[in-house]
Amino acid sequence: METKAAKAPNQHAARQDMVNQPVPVKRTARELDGDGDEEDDKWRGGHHGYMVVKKRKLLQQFRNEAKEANSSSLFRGISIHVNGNTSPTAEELKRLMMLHGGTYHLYYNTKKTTHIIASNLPYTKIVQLYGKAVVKPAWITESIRQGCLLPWRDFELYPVASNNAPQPATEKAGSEVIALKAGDPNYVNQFYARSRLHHLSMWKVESKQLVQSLQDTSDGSFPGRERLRQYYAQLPSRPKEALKKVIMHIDFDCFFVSVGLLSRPHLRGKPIAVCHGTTGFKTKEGAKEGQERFDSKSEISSCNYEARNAGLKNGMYLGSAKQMCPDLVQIPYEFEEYKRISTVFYEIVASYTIDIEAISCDEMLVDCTDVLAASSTSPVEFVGFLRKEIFDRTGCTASAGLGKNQLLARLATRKAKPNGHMYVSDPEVKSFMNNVLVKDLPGVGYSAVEKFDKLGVKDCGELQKVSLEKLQSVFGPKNGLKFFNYARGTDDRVVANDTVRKSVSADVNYGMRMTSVAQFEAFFRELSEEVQRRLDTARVKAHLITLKLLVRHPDAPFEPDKFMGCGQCNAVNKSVSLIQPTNSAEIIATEGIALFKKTGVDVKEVRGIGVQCQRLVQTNAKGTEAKEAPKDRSLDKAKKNVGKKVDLPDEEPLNVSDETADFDESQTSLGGSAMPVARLRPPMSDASLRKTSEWSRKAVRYDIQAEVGWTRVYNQVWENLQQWALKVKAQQNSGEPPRFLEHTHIQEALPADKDKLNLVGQLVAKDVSASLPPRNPNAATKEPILKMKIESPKKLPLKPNPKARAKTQDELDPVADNEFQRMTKDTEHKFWLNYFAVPEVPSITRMPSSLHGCTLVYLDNPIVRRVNEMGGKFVAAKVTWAVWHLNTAYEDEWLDELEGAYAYDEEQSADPGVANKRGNKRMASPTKKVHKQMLLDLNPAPAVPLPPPPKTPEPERKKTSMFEITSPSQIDEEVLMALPADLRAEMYETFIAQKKLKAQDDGEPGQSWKAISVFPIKNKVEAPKPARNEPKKLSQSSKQPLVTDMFRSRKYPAASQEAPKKAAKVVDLVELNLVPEKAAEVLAELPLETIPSSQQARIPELFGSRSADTMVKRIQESVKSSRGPDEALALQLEDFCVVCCRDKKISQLETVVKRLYREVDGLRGRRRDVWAKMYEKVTTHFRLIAQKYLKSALKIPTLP
DNA sequence: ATCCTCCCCTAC
DNA sequence: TAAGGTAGGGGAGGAT
Ligand SMILES: Nc1ccn([C@H]2C[C@H](O)[C@@H](COP(=O)(O)OP(=O)(O)OP(=O)(O)O)O2)c(=O)n1
Ligand SMILES: [Mg+2]
Repeated sequence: METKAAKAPNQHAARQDMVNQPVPVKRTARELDGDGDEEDDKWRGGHHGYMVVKKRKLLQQFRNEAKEANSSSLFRGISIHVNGNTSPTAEELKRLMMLHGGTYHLYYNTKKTTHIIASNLPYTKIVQLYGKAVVKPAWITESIRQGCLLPWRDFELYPVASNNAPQPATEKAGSEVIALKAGDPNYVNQFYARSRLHHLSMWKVESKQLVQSLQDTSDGSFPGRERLRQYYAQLPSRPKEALKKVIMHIDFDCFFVSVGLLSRPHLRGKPIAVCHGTTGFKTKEGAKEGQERFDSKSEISSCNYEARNAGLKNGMYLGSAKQMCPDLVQIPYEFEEYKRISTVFYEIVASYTIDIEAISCDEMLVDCTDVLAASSTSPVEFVGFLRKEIFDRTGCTASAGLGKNQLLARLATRKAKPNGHMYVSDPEVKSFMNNVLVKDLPGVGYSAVEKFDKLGVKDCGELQKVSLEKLQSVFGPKNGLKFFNYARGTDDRVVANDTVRKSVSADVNYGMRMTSVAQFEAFFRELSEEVQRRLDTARVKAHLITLKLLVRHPDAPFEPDKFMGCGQCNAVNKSVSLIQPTNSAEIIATEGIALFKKTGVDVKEVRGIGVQCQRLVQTNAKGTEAKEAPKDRSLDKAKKNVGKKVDLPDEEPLNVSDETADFDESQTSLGGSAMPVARLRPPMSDASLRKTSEWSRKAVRYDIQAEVGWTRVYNQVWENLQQWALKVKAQQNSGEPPRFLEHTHIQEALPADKDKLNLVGQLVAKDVSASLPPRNPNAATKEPILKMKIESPKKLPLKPNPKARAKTQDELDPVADNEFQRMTKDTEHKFWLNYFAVPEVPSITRMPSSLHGCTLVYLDNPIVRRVNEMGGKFVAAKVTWAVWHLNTAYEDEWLDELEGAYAYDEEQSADPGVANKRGNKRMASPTKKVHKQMLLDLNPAPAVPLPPPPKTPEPERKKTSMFEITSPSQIDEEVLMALPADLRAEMYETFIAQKKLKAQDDGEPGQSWKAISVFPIKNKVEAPKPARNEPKKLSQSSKQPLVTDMFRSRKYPAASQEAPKKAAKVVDLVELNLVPEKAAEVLAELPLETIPSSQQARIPELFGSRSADTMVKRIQESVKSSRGPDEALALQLEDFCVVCCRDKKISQLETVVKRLYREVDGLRGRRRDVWAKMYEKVTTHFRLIAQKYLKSALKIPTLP
């Protein structure tokens, strides 16, 4: 019957099994042993364990009740589960089942429940229960009435053939489909239960574990070896082979199909494919006419060799497979059976040797050297014997390849298939390899094939002619070498099964259609629980949690061709580092959800969600294993440096107290006792701190306070230095020869005014707990708060004057001498290229790590020197960064430096983005060159005339939309379609251009927006879809774009003519993220505008309050309170506008303005008047700001 | 030179 | 309809 599966009368042939023998179709050995669920549930953990117990209890209860009833055996062997309201009621049906020998399941059990009784099902359930026996209650009542078991097919609720299940045609039903995917409380498990790739991955791990345990428990006896030896010993004399290394690769032929055929022997010889979608052979419309259907996007997991003859491949879509092979017979998955056969397979091989590396459920590598020696057999003899045993015991054929290494073994297997084996002996290697195609080499996939094509290399013979250098330049050092060796049949990998797990993850990239954040959260909790189970199974906890999102590619259609598939996507990943490793679903969920909110991704656009756990530590039951600490960061180095200045006693630092306690002066080195205050950093075990970043933040605060203490020490050192210098002067005056030949720097270093000697730490201490000032309190004064000049020690270090007399005992002053040496030591300019600043602005730079923890006096590094040489004014320095003013007079020189710093090999850096196998392009990663351009862009081009600002008169806008486009997906489809095509195209382009720009702009080191990459879909046989939209430039249509003018400005806004020449680059503000107080101080020093937007997000203390979200909240609060509009809010709004305009974050501004508009518009009476006035004022300012920064008019609606 | 982080690629 | 998961190798580019 299966041959005709595709034809109309038997279209659900695959369900025939079910007709005669409802679920469960097959009893596996495990099931027969007992409760088939048990193992799963043990594995799944507590909650499920509970469910099992509960299910069993209910069953027991049911049986007890049944005993009492007056029973018939009408429903023997039938187990029902009632879904939803029925008539008669579930209770009544239960009673009827009891009476007539059936079983009633309160919970649906996939394996044991044979029929589901329902009168009505939501669409979601229909999809879930697709292919299951869903029957109307009348089946029960009628059967009882007629006294015999009627065929349940006659009572099927939604017979597949007639296709009369409710279709989600209406919008309402459509929303139910969406709810299914995200909202179904069991979606994760539902999905995994059906996912072949999930099973494959799990089985791989389990196979590895099986091998591991076989290795661990092996007593060195191998029953198979003896049989093998005896079998061949009785044969007539055979040529003896020299002992040498032999590796075998063995792999079942079309595994899933072979297993599937065990119970379908009549199908042998026909083209078969294993895949989902039992009714995928007909279109809905075509069902009646019995037309073939060729557009199924169900993936073929495995197809047999008959099917492969027609050109089919594993992984192909069913639809296209049917086109190539119309006779294809489709059989369903039988996951448990695959697993069972796999285990037998491993056990068989393990009876010969345990030198096994598990590759997958149907595939392994075996080092045969020992078996062959022990059994005195040749490779071919062994493999023949083994393959026969495998076939005898599993009923499936496996093919094998043997050779002196893994590569040859693998390649030989491919040649040997199906149902064969092949041994590549050493002399044959050369000729064997010459004919191997490069695409057949392991590790060569879509991308490598592209590269080989470019090289014009097809087979290994040609590959051998390519030089190692060339290969390495194309594939990288390791892969280049690998392919170089592979071409010659060389491979030095050894068979090894044991590896340490480095990550644990769970992804679902199918069926994700969510409409609310709540749905996301619900789903993510489920996923987190799954991950917890996996972590627990692996006995690990993780320090690093990563949220992996697939977001619909802006160019991709909302719904891809593949039903509920993810389509083309961008990958967005974000991670948190946790101080304590965790396995808690709760924590993972909380952090993951927080990460999701941080990404700002629209839930509706999410097509895939994953959680990955890394930096694992073992949680051995036995183990009080030393746990791996989170990564040491610069702070710890800073602390080390601090410790170096003055020897810290070994005891704990003094004055360990709470965070806010003031620094105790009496404890400082020179004020009171010998040592400065230092507080313990918060212990990593502090339960109130979860994220590493939180800990760092706190630790830095402590460090700063410690540094305040150190300041005193340094001051004293400085005093000493002065004294020492004075002595030198006195000495000079006395006519004695100077101690050093060069000493002018000492004289200049003597500050006329000791007050100038100040340290950031002192300032910071004042404000440690003060909140951020909303505006710069020092904005009026141009003077830096701190000034210090340190003369460059020139190029040459000081040389001791040989003529100088030795120091007297009195003059010996080790501390001062040390510091003097330190200050005058010549240092190479080796950090220079990495750290730079742009003229005329206070600039912040990160100090080399060697200087972390050092305070001002010690900043004798090339950067500081350079700054001073250039006439810059040193402003301040703190743990890891420094601030200074630079002089524009040196602009050219600075630019040269920049050029030099970024001299870059054009050839190499050209990264136009790489097309992946789906025809998508990934963005070129921002290179140094791009970075440099960004920097140069910051420098205002001298007299390049700006384009005249566009005319301001607003065209009449329709409807309530104030800012027309934020995303094409947000536009009402109808409205969109009503627009002229070219206008639509233009809008789309603009939007995409903006997106891309934003994606580049937002590059945060360490954060995932940096790379917008296209989700790699595995190599499809199908040709990649034609590129949907070429990245062609905007249509030059003279038509007025619908998009607002704000979107026109793509460039960094040039400063207006009258503004002073100003530009800034914050090279690395990462430390600011850790030091809110510092941020405040820097804010006071730096005009807000000088901090690039790309950095702002990293300083939430500074800019967080200016995020659109916060602004919206403030607006709401303010409007809600009975007070009138306050000045502070207006100022904040203006600041916000400045930042938004400057950073092209117009959509943020849009959000805020929209909210303000709506809030104000919602008011009535006097309050409305007051607020309307404020609205008008603020928006007027907005327009002015936009005019200044964007050179373009901002269209903001006025209140009616 | 060697590390680290964030990806891409590959295999089943 | 359809169930496009998962772990590890390694490259690019930056920091040390
Ligand atoms: N894209 C793929 C590739 C494989 N598999 C599953 C089904 C296969 O039966 C099993 C083993 O994979 P193989 O690569 O070994 O392929 P087969 O065993 O099917 O064929 P053969 O080994 O004969 O080439 O993994 C899958 O689901 N999807
Ligand atoms: Mg196979």
